[in-house]
Amino acid sequence: MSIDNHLPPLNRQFVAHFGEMGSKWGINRTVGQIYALIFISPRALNADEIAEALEFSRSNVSMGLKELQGWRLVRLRHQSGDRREYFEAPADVWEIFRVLAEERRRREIEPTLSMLRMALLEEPTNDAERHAQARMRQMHDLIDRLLTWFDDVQKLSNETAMQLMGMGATVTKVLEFKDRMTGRGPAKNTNQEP
Amino acid sequence: MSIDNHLPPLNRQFVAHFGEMGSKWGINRTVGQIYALIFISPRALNADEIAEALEFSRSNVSMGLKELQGWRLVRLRHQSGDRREYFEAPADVWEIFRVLAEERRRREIEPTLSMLRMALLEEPTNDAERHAQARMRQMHDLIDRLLTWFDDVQKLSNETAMQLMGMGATVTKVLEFKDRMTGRGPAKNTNQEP
DNA sequence: CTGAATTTTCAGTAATTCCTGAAAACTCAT
DNA sequence: ATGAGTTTTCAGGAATTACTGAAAATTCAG
Repeated sequence: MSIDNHLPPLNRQFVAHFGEMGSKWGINRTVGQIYALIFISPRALNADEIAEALEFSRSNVSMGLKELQGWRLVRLRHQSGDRREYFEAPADVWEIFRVLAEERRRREIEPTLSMLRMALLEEPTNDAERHAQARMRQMHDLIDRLLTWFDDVQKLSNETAMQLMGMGATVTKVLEFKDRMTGRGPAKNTNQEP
Repeated sequence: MSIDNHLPPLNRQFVAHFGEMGSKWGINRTVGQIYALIFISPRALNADEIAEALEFSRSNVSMGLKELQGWRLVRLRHQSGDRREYFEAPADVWEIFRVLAEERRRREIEPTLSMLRMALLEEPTNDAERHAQARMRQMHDLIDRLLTWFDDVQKLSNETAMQLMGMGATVTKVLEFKDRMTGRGPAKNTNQEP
């Protein structure tokens, strides 16, 4: 049971931690461990290696890898001369973060934003609905602003990293970004309850 | 079963959505619904009102409120002349976001950061450990930088919101922040694998 | 103090989620 | 085409998490 003894202590500890945190992250224990194992591995791993290292059933590993692919956290790679599928995590941790943020946004934020947009189109029929709608508008505008802001930061980060522009343009962008973040920018809807 | 019919449709829909999203957010269905109900309510609610509106058992509501208090998402308020405890959500959605971000950081990020720090102090004894440690260092530095960055944004936001300084100081801060964000700043440890 | 009002605890059950082994499906070299 | 190698599916059981009612604990007015 638990982590296999072929893994050296340091690796074992890391994998175990990801297992424990798994539930808090919204993935389950085994998926967390599979990801951790792949993340610290110096080379791509196949499902059998993972199943053996973690002592999970082969089918559990298969499902876990499916989920990690759904999250775009592991990528499939074929080794020449081997029919098995090998999995690896991107080497660049910033890319990992970016993908994770995108996926969380898509799964955990966008649905709520859609629901709020729908609800804001309704005509309230009494005070309870009127107040509820006002609160929903506040929530909607906050989320909307945070998403825009995050987009800007990402864009800014990319541009800067690419070192493609002079400082002047950057300062302008940074300040636009700051305005939007602090609520002075062209937000879509800031009506308050009447 | 499900949501009570006293709630108007708009409110009902919002509460139901939070219930469904609950699992994705790392809280459970009933806790999500309780929070949603409190969030859109024009006044503080007591546990009995919540239990009746959502048709949960009184004890379930009690546990849910306990959890929401643990997250600092609802605050307790006493109405004069009433012994019961009333709960409300802050009116300012930015404050809600701030608290949520803090709590998630404390619960979902800090433990991993500690684990990584510990692991980085160990002396690797073979190549597998050496490579694992290098990956952990990348992850540690990324998280560390993101946290610093988030702190800066928050500080910046507060300062700006308070409108306490002239533009010059802000630009300086924004640029320092940008440098840190994009990795040119005094980050704590950026060693790569030898 | 007393006891009514209120909240909390907790053991038991219900519901959900996770994991496995066996079988089916797929893939590709021959 | 065949079949060995590999991955996926899925029904059932195991484990975990959520929810309830009853009882205990707490609070406070009188």
